[in-house]
Amino acid sequence: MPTTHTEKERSELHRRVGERLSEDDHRYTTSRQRLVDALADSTRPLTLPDITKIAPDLAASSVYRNLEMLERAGVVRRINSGGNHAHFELAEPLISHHHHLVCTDCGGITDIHLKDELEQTLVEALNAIAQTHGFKPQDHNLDLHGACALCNEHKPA
Amino acid sequence: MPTTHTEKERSELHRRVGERLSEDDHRYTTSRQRLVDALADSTRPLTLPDITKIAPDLAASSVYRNLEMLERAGVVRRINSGGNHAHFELAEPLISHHHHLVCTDCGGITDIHLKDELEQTLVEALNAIAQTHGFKPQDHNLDLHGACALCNEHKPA
DNA sequence: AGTGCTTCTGATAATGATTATCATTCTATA
DNA sequence: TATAGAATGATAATCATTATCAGAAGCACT
Repeated sequence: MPTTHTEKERSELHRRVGERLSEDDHRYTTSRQRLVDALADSTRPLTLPDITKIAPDLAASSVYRNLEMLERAGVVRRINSGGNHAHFELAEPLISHHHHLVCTDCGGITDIHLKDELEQTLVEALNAIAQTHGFKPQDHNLDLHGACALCNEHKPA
Repeated sequence: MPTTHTEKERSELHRRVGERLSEDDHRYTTSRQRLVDALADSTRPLTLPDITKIAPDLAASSVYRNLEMLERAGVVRRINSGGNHAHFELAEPLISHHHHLVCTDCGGITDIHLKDELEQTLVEALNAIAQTHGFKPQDHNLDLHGACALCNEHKPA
């Protein structure tokens, strides 16, 4: 469980999510907790098939419905970086800010972190640009596209 | 025609694309030239409906097929950042490197540019990170998500 | 300007991830 | 423990994108 390590952190996570949901009159059911656990247990964003593999008894339709609800509640972030399936991860206030290595071959995603100083410079620059466009910034998204180590091996050409 | 301004630049663009396609035994047909023109005429990435509006006589199936072929040829870049439709723009060697403002409300995309110095710092940092993962970097992708000026007006809440 | 060969095109059907529907089951609270 | 609001799972519907296929160009060579 890389993103949230200790048991204390995990239950704190659930407490926060539960609180958030109850504000919208949503219940933090076992299915939803398991969904959040699956996302928290992973170092990388998961697809629907990933989730089904982890929790085969959860109905796909329910998983999609719950992911959508959790996204609206600001608990989950959806990532559409190509591939057949969308990827899902816990949203920013719940996990640390990071970026992604996206494999253009297999569609896999790996989390990466920028140095704080660079990150901050970047955010300031983006906000300045946004302002000149009358654009109200929410968050940003930085992907490095390329070939992951595994795909490099398979296709040494 | 913002991205490629003068007639000279435009014909140079077509020359380059045509050359690229002939390397793969593909013809640079009128339909394909019109596709490239549509993309070059726009300041922002276009969706299939956008293209259909510009050139209503091009069959959707052909447009998709040609966009896919042009993408494989390195002429077009596909962007999957949300919204129902994928967005398409000319690929990097043909237009200047830039990033995007993505409206989470209407799905619209606007091109933005980072200062050269910051851009370079960013690229170096990303390459360094990639190396530690055995990841072979190709290009990167930076989006600022938020609400565009138009959507801010419509929803002043 | 005709033949053969390959590539393009457009219409249409197929695919497949995601969403909507709906009847049923659960849960919190009275 | 009755009830009203939510949640679930099975299923069907949606809809952007892809695949298919028959006919139309385009090119090379004669």
